[in-house]
Amino acid sequence: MMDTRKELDPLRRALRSADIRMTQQRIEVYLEVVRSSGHPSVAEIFQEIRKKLPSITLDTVYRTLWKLSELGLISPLTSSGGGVRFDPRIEHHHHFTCAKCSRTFDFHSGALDEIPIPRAASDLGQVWDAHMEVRGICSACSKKTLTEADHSGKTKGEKR
Amino acid sequence: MMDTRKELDPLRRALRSADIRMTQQRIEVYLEVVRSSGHPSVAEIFQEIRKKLPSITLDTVYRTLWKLSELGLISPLTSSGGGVRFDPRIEHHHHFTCAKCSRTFDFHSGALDEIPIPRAASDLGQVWDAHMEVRGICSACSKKTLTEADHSGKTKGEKR
DNA sequence: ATGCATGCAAATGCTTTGCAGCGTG
DNA sequence: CACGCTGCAAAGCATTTGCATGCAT
Repeated sequence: MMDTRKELDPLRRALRSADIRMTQQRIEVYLEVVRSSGHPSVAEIFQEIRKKLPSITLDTVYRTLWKLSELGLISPLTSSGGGVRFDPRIEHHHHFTCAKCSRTFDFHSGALDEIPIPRAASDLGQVWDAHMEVRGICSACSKKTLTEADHSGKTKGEKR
Repeated sequence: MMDTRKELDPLRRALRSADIRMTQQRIEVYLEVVRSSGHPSVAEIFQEIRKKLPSITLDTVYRTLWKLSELGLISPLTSSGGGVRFDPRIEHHHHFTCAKCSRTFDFHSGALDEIPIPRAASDLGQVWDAHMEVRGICSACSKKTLTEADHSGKTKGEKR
């Protein structure tokens, strides 16, 4: 079963150089994450792929996701909040993570993309990529806190 | 029970401004993470605190860690690899995470520390802090791969 | 006093693992 | 044709939740 879509070239290259087989499942998992706009959870990826490949199981999805991560094709997202999420890693982008609701938003910055990798980092190993990770409180949570303060006079946390 | 150690000032300030009580448990969890050198797991934190406060339970440690995260005193680490880990967030430092063994190493860089937060990020919410996240293969894993290649002619993965 | 926070214990998910059969290279 | 990969099912942990009691304010 030979899939020749150009879209699969990065996957093909990575699998070949690691001497790993190219299966239908790996193709679909790869496409699902790479095409995704947000940061899909494992369950979301699983459900979506099932439409194309009904026989696939959750454990295969996990195995595949970690494998693709090891190969550098995708990357697990900054944690917290019920289960891993994955990032397509298609192009340079950075993250803003809310300390209250723990959602992660992407943002772009030409200035950041130009920054060279510090020597201190490359001394630790072979560098594949780098991005900035910003923490704070997202707009939605800021508003919510203010609103609650109006009602009760107190600041309350969210569900996590 | 009033603890007046200066070391606790940041905790005291944060709890007070959020109108949250200062308990023995919160003090110990805070100290344990802030004093830690590496990136302690929840289990490690728990076991350590038990020495000082034998009655504490794991669920309290979890609740406390998330609370301290919401307050910005500590932060959950970039995911992957059996359970959350926490970072003291004491001073500016950056992360190198290995895609194979998923360990995270700290590094410092004056150049990176001086970079201003991009507008694109501050537009998303209130920014507390930022750091660079580098991904790649750590030296140990690089060597391991080479060694295995010598023996078998193949590249093999690690446990995760 | 007045609730918020903790302990306790059980429930809930998320993630992994062992194995036999299937499909890729 | 051999061996890696998947599907299946069950085990293993990490993390959370409901409640009654204790403690900080």
